[in-house]
Amino acid sequence: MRKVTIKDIAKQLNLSTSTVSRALRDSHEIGIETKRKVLELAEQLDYTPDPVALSLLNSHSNDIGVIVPDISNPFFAIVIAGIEDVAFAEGYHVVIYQSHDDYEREVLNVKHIYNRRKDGFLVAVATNTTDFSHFKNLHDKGFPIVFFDRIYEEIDTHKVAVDDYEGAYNATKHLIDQGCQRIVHISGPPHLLISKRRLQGYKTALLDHGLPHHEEYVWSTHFDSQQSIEVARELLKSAIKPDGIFAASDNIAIGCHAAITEAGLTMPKDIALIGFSDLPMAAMLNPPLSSVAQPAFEMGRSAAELLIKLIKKPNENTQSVTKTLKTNLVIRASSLRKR
Amino acid sequence: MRKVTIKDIAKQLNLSTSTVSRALRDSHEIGIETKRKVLELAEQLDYTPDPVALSLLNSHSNDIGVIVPDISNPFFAIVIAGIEDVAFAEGYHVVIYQSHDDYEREVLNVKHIYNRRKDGFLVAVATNTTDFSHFKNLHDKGFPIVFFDRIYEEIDTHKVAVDDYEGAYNATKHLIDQGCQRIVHISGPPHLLISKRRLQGYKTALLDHGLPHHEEYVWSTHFDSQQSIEVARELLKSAIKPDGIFAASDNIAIGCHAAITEAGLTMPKDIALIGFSDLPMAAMLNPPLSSVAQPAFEMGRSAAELLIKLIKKPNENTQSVTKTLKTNLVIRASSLRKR
DNA sequence: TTTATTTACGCAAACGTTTTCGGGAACGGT
DNA sequence: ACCGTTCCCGAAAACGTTTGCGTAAATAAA
Repeated sequence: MRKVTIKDIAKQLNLSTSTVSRALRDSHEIGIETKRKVLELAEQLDYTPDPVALSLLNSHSNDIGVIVPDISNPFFAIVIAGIEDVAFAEGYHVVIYQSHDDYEREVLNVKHIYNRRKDGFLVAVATNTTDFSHFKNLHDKGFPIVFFDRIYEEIDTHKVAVDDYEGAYNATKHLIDQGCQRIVHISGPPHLLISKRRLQGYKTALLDHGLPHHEEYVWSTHFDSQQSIEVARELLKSAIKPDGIFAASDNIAIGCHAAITEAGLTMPKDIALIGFSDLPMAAMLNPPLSSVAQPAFEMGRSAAELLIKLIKKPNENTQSVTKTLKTNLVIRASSLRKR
Repeated sequence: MRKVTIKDIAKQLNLSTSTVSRALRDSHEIGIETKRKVLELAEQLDYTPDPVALSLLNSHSNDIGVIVPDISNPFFAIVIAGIEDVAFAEGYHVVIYQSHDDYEREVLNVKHIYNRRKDGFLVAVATNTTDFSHFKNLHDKGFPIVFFDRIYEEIDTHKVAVDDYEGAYNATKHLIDQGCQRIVHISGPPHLLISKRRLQGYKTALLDHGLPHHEEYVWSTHFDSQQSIEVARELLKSAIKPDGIFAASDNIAIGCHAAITEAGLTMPKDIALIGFSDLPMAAMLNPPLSSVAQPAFEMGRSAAELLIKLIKKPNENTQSVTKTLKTNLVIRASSLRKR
């Protein structure tokens, strides 16, 4: 049972494929009666144009790609939901790629996207990517790319991120307001731009409020709770004895949360804890986790809108825009000492 | 800067495209010297065959699809990781589709998969799908399909699931062993096969151990923590006063966990709680959550292996197999009263 | 009636490959 | 010198679609 093609319709109606094609696209140079017959038969045979043939012909696919490190990270899952929201409405299908934070996989993903004639892609770059030529080459050819969250600044295209600096500043200030004196920051991978900016917000907040900044107060781990619980255990065993922790992500915060509980300490009395992103999970913890909320869904929407604009009119508005979204401090029991 | 094609190579070498094509595939009917020149130039020009053209020609794409309700559910994210693991090794690329538990979206996804000439797909069906003809039609055409987790029994193809009945039985028995008398089951959407089987395991365990089964002890909700926290609040306000809860998923259990804490009750003393799946999150809660572990990664691997077998040799082994994976009871503080 | 214009359709090329068929040249055997 | 192989390679069709161009018939303008 093969798929029905335009040829089948042509044959049955004693027409040429060109006529059928034109009739289906409602061309003015086709007789009204012929059109009717074609449309009718197409309907009856449940004809749908072959997207692969169209791809070959037009060099596009109506697919857009999105590369994220890991879909199991709820933050990215929500961003993708936002992307799908606008892409779907615009008639695009979004194809999800995981880099698993691995450079090689990311390169493979980019090649797949290009070879399969996707119309463009959105990407949050992998942790260990240091060579960006796979992006640069495509961008130089005019291929539409939008960076989000984990952005790379050196390529002149649209970017969407949150104000990491401000979010981190506010989180740290909040901890200071709660009377914390020894505030530790557990950062993500150090070379990531978002890590740097959050670290900077943390440092500046300390200095602005007359607290000293010790290098030993800055720890670092990956963005997942499995690994961060180990780091948190180390931290609690160390001589630092923090009374406040600002974690660079909710997953890291969740690891801290577990380690603190495990150590028999209580939040917020012994340690005030705050995370970053405000994942749905945060409110479910015991005690509920404070966090810097990121508009993840909105980030996805914005990024997709920019990409689609880039695809549809590549020539106008050649100015690339960098959209910075605002964060929102959500205070819950894990950090709230005073009222 | 167009992509380099076989024609470009042919032109530069004064050869026909057929010769170049054959040279690249190392055909024996091409002169050794010609081969060398072609390979060399192809290397130099960084030639890669166009997958779209190949798709059109061969009616396949080396892509396999996977349809899940929601990638933000860590269970599915892990299954997908398992799928990618074997698919990648076999040279397939996996394209992820989300149905968002919506029938219409699922139908659209299936169409996309078929139209784009994917080689086959794996699917965990959407909650509100009651009409399965979009699967049936394709299966009748010989299109490779494998069901996993949320399977549909009426179609004669490979299926991979866990022993839900046994897992539920063991969880319930464990609660009974801990001295629980009023054990409530919070089920997923009732018409889902996995919901039915888990419910059945729960019931049978009660009866086998001389506990009465009350219909009012069975509650139901969606498979996400947002909605289940509401249900759990209702439950705790009701007259039932459960001393044990078996939740049909970890997400549901997490909702219960939050609601129980919120109500000022403690686990496992007031209520012993156990979930299903043993998501990474379970161990991070306070107190840590007991759960029936599912081999999610292995489920993905098995399903992918079966699908690829189906794709590569559609004719041999026409017997469809149903693979049932074993669960594993993981007991943590949320349910452990005795030692 | 002749000429110009419109109407309605078909032919063929193009997108990038693979593959069937065929054929010229060189070579071996008689 | 002739025939049968073997070795290399090219022409063309096929996958499904769109579109520029050509053209016959019908209609309008002269």
